[in-house]
Amino acid sequence: MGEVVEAQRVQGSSQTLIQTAVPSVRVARVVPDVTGVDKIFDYLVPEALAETVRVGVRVRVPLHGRNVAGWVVEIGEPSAGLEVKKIKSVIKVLGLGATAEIVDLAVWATKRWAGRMRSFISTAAPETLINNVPSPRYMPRAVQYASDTFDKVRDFGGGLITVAPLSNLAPFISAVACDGPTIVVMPTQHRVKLLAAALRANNFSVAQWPQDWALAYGGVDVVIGTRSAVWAPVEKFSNMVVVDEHDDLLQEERSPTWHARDVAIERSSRVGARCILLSPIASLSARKWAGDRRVVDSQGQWPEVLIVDRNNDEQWSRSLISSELIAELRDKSRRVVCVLNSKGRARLTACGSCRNILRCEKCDAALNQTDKTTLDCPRCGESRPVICQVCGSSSCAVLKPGVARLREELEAAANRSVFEVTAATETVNERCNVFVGTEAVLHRVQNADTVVFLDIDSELLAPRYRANEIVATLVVHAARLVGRSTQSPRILLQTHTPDNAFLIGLKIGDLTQYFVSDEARRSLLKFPPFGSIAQVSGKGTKAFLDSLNESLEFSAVVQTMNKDTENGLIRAENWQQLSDVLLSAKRPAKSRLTFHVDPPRV
DNA sequence: CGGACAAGCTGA
DNA sequence: CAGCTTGTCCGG
Repeated sequence: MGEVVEAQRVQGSSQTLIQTAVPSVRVARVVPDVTGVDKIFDYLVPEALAETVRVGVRVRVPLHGRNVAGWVVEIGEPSAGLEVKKIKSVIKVLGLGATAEIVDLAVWATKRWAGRMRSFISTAAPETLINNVPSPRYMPRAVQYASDTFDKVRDFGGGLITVAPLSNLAPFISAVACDGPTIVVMPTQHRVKLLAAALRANNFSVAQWPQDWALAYGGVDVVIGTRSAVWAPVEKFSNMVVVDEHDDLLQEERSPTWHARDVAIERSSRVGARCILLSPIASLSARKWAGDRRVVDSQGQWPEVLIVDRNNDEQWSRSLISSELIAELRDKSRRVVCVLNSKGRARLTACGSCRNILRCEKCDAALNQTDKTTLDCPRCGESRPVICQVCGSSSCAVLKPGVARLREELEAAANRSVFEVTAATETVNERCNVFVGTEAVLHRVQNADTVVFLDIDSELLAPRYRANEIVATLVVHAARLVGRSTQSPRILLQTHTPDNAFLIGLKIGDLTQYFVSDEARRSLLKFPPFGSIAQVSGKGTKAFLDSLNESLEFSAVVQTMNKDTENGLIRAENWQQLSDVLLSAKRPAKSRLTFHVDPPRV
């Protein structure tokens, strides 16, 4: 083989017309499925595999003395500067992976989120080896489902639909699926199951992603799954629907921090499909993308939202238990869920006699109180009994209560038993009618009449540029939880800032005013989508940011901020500029940098 | 990632 | 300078 290739090269270099007639060497470019190797390698395609080695398939290739699996991302001529006789051959084709369309999309995503090719392709590829897929299962339908809302958004060629938290999705998705193959992306597996069942009952062929990978690849009416379903390699689709677009579960929190909404928008526009975003409180990114292509769905409604002004109630102003909350608790016919995002008994405790904050003796972090007698350090894990490190007193004052402490207070105020729920709780006692817990309580309790956010400020005023979107996610969850209540469903938001435009918007059921102010604020601060941010972490961060600052080329387009030696921020006008910098700037020796581009929390 | 290889360190 | 450790780079 080597000799033949050599002969071709000699001919090729002689300047004759034969040059164009010489058959070129075909190679498969392969991304190895190996951690830490972020490169693309060339391999010869043996004659016997010429038919089966296609873009997207999983192959076995030799790499550095061992055989590894990888994905073909391109078929082409050998890369420049590579000696043909040194190129090794593909060993075998292992199975299906992505499609050419997905590989292209992955190339875009590696730039958009400064990520690795491998992580995107493995999201699209099956977990087990799959060689055969069933034939397409597009179903003929007796009933044609219709929806005015879909008709409108179809006229727009896709767009944003404002829906009530409780509206039934099945009729709408059925109408969409009548128009052509559809991919549906939702935040949680639970809702995926429910919707999949409803669609099957309407006689659609449905593939649940990623369990039904082969079925999806073969072709069905609806592919439905959580965020990774936007990567489903399907031959054709006419509609891509993102449900609950505001939900932060649609974004991967590890690097690369890709967002299903952005992938859906890009992918749909590449193949000429419609992208349809659904949300009761759409994110700014979605609103900006949609522009005037917006439809308000009229079915379903919001529960009553009440703002409880913690400043008014003097007697209780320091407590989280307001008189409005007590009224809810005392009405024994109501099932009440209380949400507070801090675990344990107390997050911040001071000495009862000398008023010093109780701190860790080793690392000086403020200690959490887990039960009546123990203090734990959230930083180094050290624990000690409740004793002040300054004066030795064992009395303490809770400055910021946690869920465990609150449970006791609520029980006293309600005069009925209160069940505590955190992410670690195994079984929820459904016989109880009052619950208190962290965010997890919204997912774990079946239904309720009232949901109370004891301290919505801790979320709303958190130092995150998307704090409002995270609050939106919580409030929509709460609305669903109280949705089936027959006795006036209600959400209580306890706050010190009752004038907050977002809270008022929720109360009056019209967020227009908030949307205007939010857009103005973010565009002023150049937060996404009006700019792009990367969080940089890992060894060499400081040196990397310093070198960007000093470089003539990059300091003009980015602004860098250093929090400490291993953490920093980079801002740019848009993601294209940011990714240019992240991918092309020289990295310091020995550095191990991680980028979180436009992350959910900064 | 994991092996190869180069540069640095030690002890006789 | 052999023999060992440590660090960096490369893989098609």
